Amino acid sequence: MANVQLTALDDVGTTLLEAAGRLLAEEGPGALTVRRIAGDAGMSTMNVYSRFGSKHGVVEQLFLHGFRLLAAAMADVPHTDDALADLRTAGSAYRRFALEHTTLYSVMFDRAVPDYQPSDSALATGVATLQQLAELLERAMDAGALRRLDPLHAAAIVWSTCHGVISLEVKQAGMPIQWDAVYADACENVVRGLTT
Amino acid sequence: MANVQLTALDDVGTTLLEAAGRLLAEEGPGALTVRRIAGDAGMSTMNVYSRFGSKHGVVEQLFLHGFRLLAAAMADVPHTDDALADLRTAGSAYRRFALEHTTLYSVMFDRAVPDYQPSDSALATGVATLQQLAELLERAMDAGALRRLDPLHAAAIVWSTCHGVISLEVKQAGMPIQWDAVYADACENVVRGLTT
DNA sequence: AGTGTTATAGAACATTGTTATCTTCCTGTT
DNA sequence: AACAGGAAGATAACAATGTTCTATAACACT
Repeated sequence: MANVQLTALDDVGTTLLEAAGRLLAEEGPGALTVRRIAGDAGMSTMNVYSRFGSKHGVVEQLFLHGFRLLAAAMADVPHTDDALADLRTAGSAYRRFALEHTTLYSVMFDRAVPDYQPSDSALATGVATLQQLAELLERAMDAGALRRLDPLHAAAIVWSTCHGVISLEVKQAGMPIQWDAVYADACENVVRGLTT
Repeated sequence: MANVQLTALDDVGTTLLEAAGRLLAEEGPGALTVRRIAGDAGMSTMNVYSRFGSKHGVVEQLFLHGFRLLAAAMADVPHTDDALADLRTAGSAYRRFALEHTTLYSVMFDRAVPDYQPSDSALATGVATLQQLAELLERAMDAGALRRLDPLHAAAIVWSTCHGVISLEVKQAGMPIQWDAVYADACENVVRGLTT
């Protein structure tokens, strides 16, 4: 458990992670077993333990990978003069990310893998993403587009709203709801709420 | 699997359900094993299968029980002349329910029990609760307090917002966020968004 | 009373995460 | 070149899980 090398992964490690990611995306968290990960990667289960210490170690790497992807998606949002438009673009990007990686998203936010709880450092990565959003909002405040508020507080409001719609959309599928429109309206409510 | 009697439960069934509920509430979904449920109830595992067909059957009963509790909490919200105040009261009641029954709440909305997916009829119960909220909103529209909208659509917006805050609050615990205030602001945003 | 059905307990089975054992191969020294 | 030492990995073993099987006990009905 101590000398598990997490930063620099060799081929074996990346192959395992790719297999785990594919498994999670295509068959869901239930298919994410150590034997299947190793089997799909063409090696024995021991590699999982030598590389990642445990199954949780693999899941944590997926968790972190998810936040890296999300951060990249948010970083891709352009910075124009219209801060509110940028905010809306970020909202769309967030939803696109969630719907393109639904199972990964639920690992990140809904604890979809039983008994896995992100470590403190992994949670810190999540906070960093929240702060990324907070900076976007602070810029909008500086530009006078949003009313002045604690940026982290505002970010929590925005994030919660976006997450709420997506979470229900994904999980309570089959409801007679137009989730596109719900998301758009919910985002609009937030923007309006943060302006006046 | 066929003749599983779910409507009228005998003493054995209720004892099992109580044990399962206690287990879920006090030790979380990870402790919810068939052996522990039966053991805590002082009987053998077979009773779980004769009464509920499977572990999922037990979880589904907890799921339904949760929605009954939630529906009762929502039904307790008084109907005054001030429809908006009623709506805010409902929002507080919803959050109180979620925080008082966090693990049950995550079974209902976050699939906290691995591989459990509510049946169609169980999902219908969830939709019924949503419709309960939709009626509250429609009354507010009739009273002129909210602008006219598809009530189910409006209910989805409200629900998503409330759920989003609670979901992040419960799961990403330890963040430097004042969730009380975030919830209040998010609710206020929704109310404002639905009025103008 | 006796018989057939049901209910229950306890053992057995497949699958999970994890650990231990044993083989294998590579590296470094004489 | 030959051999020891150690690291790596495959296989098997272990504990715990959901589920099923089996045998026994209890009950209902004629």
